Amino acid sequence: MSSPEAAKATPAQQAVWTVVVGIPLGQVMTYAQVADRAGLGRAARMVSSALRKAPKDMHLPWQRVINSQGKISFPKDSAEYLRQYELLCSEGVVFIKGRVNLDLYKTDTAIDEQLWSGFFVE
DNA sequence: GCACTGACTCCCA
DNA sequence: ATGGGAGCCAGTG
Repeated sequence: MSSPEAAKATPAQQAVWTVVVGIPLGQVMTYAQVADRAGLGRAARMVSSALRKAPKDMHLPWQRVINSQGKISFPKDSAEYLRQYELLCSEGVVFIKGRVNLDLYKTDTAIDEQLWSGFFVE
């Protein structure tokens, strides 16, 4: 985040960007997962807002963020939908009837969290 | 400080 | 499966 735009961003937005940048190639995260991991609780909408405002030179893998239904949050006939779909396909993400199997594509970090929570039972 | 908005979610008919 | 409605939390004017 070296661009002037990024410097003006709020902590919440920067947190979102940090999380999104960390999504491994070929995997996806839901808005809710990103929000939670960014310390925003249920502010899933913040994630979309942050992605929209992210400067282009940041090379943010925004396409790896989809909604909780495993679908792209754009109208299926929009240019943005197609763009995101193409990008994900090129990364190896498989769509079945317009949806991604979230059980298969949840990120490694998400899996780590599950394992760790298992070791440190509260 | 208030009201409105949203690339969201959850729940229920 | 699917559409509608209320809830949520920050950002923005």
